[in-house]
Amino acid sequence: MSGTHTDVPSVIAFDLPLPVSVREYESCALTDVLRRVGDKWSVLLVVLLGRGPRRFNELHRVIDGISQRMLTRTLRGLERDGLVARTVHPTVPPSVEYALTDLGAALLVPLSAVADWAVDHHAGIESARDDYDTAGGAPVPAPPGEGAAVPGRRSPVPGGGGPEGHPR
Amino acid sequence: MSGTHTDVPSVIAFDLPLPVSVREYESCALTDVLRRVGDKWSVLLVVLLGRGPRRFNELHRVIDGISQRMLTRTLRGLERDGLVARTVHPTVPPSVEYALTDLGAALLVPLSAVADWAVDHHAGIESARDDYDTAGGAPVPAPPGEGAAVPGRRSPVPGGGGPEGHPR
DNA sequence: CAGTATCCTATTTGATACTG
DNA sequence: CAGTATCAAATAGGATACTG
Repeated sequence: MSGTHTDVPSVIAFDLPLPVSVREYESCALTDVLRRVGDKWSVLLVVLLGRGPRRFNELHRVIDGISQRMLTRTLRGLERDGLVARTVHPTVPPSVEYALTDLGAALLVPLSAVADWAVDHHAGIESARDDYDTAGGAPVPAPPGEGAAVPGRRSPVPGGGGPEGHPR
Repeated sequence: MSGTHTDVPSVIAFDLPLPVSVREYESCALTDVLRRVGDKWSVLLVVLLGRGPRRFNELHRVIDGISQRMLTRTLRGLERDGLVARTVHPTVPPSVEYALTDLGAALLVPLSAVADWAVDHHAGIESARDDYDTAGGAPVPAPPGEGAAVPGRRSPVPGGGGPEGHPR
């Protein structure tokens, strides 16, 4: 474990004012982008459209798990934020094409950084999860029935240097 | 608007298999990381802890808008995923210190890429939003009462090249 | 084809009160 | 101090049926 703070060359590192008010936090650019992209389908659509324009049902077919409702809603959200362009071709029946805008295509770049990090460290995350879960994730709220219910839990801290009074 | 796909040097660009099944999508590393980080408080905590270890109430004070419940839950989630380490000092009253692990500190790097992109393009997103909203965001579902209700909407496509039958 | 409309469930977040 | 427990509200997401 490090514990010591790393120097990150970014907007993130410099002096973010403390305390952080909810107002500024919610109007923060990073927060906003992460929430845009943190929903269930947006990134997948951006990545897919990164390979070229697609029509509505083409996306619907190719994604499989998505509902029509969510496909529409997600595309609308991306369109609203200027990441995707929607073009209606006046044929009958209508044909609607979705494509990334320049803004949307640009988003693929930082997204790629996250993606690369994710594949590199996903195993670490999953094993951390397993450790946490098997070592006793739940606070053991008195399991009903038999005894001996997961004795050890989080940070036993055996070195009992008795009470010294608390700092500050 | 581009429309033509960009070449992104990443895990994202190469052949993601189509159609995408829900299973593989939900077990995807990128998806997983984005959902971890796409919630309301995780990133803020990671960034804050990037500046050094903090105690529970220290974080609570400094964040302001967060409830005790969400602070606990978010920290637990980060701890479970191995991004944050929790250390209990056996004093009385107890003192608990949270710090980024190496994994958590490493996350700051790709996060910075997103943050930088976000501040660079946030204005573009917001103006796109404004355009979309003022140009008529809602489908105008027959506004009750007076007439002349927001005439123009999305992509009028005036060049009416009549029906040509649909492709494919 | 490309949606809308409606209904319903699950998850997330917050507010409040209590505790070792 | 550092939580947990409980309740309530908001939001996200899905299933299904209908439409220009």
